Amino acid sequence: MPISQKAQYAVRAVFELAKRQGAGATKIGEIAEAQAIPQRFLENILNSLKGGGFVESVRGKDGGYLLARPAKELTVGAVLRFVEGPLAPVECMAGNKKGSCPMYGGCPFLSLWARAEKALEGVYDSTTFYELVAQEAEERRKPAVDFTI
Amino acid sequence: MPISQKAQYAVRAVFELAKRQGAGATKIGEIAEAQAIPQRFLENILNSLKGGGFVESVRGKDGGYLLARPAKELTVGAVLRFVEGPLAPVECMAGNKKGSCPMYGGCPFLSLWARAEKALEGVYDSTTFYELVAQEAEERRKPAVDFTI
DNA sequence: CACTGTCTCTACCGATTAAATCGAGATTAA
DNA sequence: TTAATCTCGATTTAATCGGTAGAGACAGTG
Repeated sequence: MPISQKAQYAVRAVFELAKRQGAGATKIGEIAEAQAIPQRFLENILNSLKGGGFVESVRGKDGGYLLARPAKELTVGAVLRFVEGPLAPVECMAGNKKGSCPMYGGCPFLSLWARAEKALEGVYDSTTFYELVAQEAEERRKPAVDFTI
Repeated sequence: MPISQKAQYAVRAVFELAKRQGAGATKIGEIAEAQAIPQRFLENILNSLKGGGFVESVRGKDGGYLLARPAKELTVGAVLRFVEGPLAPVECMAGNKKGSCPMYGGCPFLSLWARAEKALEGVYDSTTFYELVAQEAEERRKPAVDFTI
């Protein structure tokens, strides 16, 4: 049920680029190190993100990656959807394979899944990378909050 | 990212038992047929649910399964958690493997994941099987709503 | 008791997916 | 030309998912 490692790497990479926006291209290696992502794997991910219009690349020496859009216009939801597909909590809600469910037509859970999806979307689509960067800068000023129970 | 098939089978099975609560034990075969679940697989699931205290079993002839508690006290969230583990959107939030994350201590996404988890919990923990059964009965009276886009 | 229908338990299997790696190539700056 | 960098597809490896199998335990019936 959780978000895949790959998707987390993707958002972390975009986050890192957001932090460095305006400072020229960032090499894959730097992103990999800063965010603790296997470099070879990150190559694939960034390349795919480029196809999605999230990042741009510069080749050759002094090359690297840049955010393709202002961080204020980039939501976590958009990135997650791009790498993971719909934010649907169950397969049968995922558009492409509707009708695959034997319960289709009278599924008593449909509206529940729909509510869950809306709840998730509400969180992810309302969070921009700009906010995340700002929030991190803020938290660096103050003592970290411990979320342990 | 979606909820596993197994977990969906589990909630469907519990739902079926909720519908039949008060009518004696229901055989695995009947549940399997009513909810379109592979019977052999359902055996495992129900047995596991028994261990979790969600259902009770009666062996021998005229045996079967019963809901262990009133449907009003059984939430979808409780069942999902039992079969799938924590409702956490990412591994590193899942209690058991905290500290496995290389970002631990200063992860800029922690509060985001926490909000996502809360949102999901809000939906799943507030929905009881009693409501689902009632809702289905209601919808059977009226024409089905088509969620297709 | 023997029989039958039911749940119980543990192991197993095949396919798919996730995560990561690799290698050879293309591009650019110096 | 050389070195640094992205590009792209293929490959590997390991885990997980969905499902199956079979022997056994238990309870009621005649």
